[in-house]
Amino acid sequence: MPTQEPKQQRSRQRKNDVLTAATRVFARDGIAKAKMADIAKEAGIAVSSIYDYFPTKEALAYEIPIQRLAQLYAEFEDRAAALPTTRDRLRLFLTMTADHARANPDWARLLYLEIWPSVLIQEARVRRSVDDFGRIIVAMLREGSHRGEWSASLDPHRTATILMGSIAHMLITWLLYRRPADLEAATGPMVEQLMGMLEV
Amino acid sequence: MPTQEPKQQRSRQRKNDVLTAATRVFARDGIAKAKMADIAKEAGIAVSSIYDYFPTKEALAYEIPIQRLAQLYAEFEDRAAALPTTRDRLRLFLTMTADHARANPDWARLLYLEIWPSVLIQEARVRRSVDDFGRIIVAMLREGSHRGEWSASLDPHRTATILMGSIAHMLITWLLYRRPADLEAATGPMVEQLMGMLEV
DNA sequence: ACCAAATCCGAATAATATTCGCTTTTTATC
DNA sequence: GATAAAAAGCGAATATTATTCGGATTTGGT
Repeated sequence: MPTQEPKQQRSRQRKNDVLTAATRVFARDGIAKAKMADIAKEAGIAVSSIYDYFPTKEALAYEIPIQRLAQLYAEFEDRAAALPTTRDRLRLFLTMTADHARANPDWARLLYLEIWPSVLIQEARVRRSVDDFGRIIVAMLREGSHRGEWSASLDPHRTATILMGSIAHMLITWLLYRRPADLEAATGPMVEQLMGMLEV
Repeated sequence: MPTQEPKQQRSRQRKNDVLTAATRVFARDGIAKAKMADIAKEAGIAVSSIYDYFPTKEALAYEIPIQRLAQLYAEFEDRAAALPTTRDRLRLFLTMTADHARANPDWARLLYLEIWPSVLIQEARVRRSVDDFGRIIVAMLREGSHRGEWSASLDPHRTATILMGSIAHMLITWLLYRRPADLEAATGPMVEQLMGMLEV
């Protein structure tokens, strides 16, 4: 039985243990192939105990990106507040997205290779997390047009598709093939080339 | 037991029936959730007969994009031969990719939402099919630089990432949300905006 | 028409997610 | 600090499905 609010201290800890173990196992084997038994072993608890926290294997998998994406968005809001132009904020968002994936490759594998593409998922919360990504970019594109930082004739949805798709594809390629070998070094030029598209 | 070459006439037909049924079921339920029983029923044969043609459920799933991608590439080569500039050929490739997905949404769901992102897959043939997509674009970008159709300083891999990622993301959004509502109408402007990036 | 190979199928088998019922631990209350 | 209710934990069923097996049926070549 999944609980809404953890009642015991122990619970919060265990739930986290399970999420950590699950991230590793899912990233290694993929959601479909991953075995609950492996996750339980890695978390050091009984298989059936996992079901005290998550109703199904999928729900467990989907919980993972939700938390970190929220954390990424929050951190972005924090750092963006100090930046003067929309252009700077947009640049920051794209860069942070790439850095976040590089720093958490297991999590990124799960998100970009398994969950993001198939948001078929009914799970409204995952869907929301992912959609927020687009909303944040579209909002910045509109703001920049409005402030005259780039042409007002730029279609924000189309442009957002290009920005998100390009970054996501770069990350997918890196996750699958580790190319470019130095993702950190490659992110800057990629972002610059994309920002170049916004010139008036 | 999967056969290399179909020995009986009936076999080819049945194999096709299975692939057609599987495409529908996989697109509807996703590979992981799809049941072999559903595919068998839809194809009008016994479950165990599927295994006479495909060794596993995954192998069956992966066979689907391989065939049509090959067909797409072949058709592109045909039509590209008549075009004078690399720019035209590149434009054609991107447009054909989008049109092909629009015309075969079940197939596209399978490819873009399930298979493409997780080419983790050992299946060398699927991987090759998908990688070819990138190779074709990179080759054209190089050719265009060489012919002076756009700046030689453009990094072909980075630019290919942008082109592929943008188109793929547009298709994913369409497959998931049917937005843009009129994909055919949206493809032209998207391709033009991307081609605009290639200006010297 | 007949034989060997290919195809086909129903009935096991096996792997795993999920559920169940009971035990142990925690927390709140006195 | 003793105790009872609630929460958390677990091993052993259960259920669902992919996959395998053995033998019956059909096909294609002669």
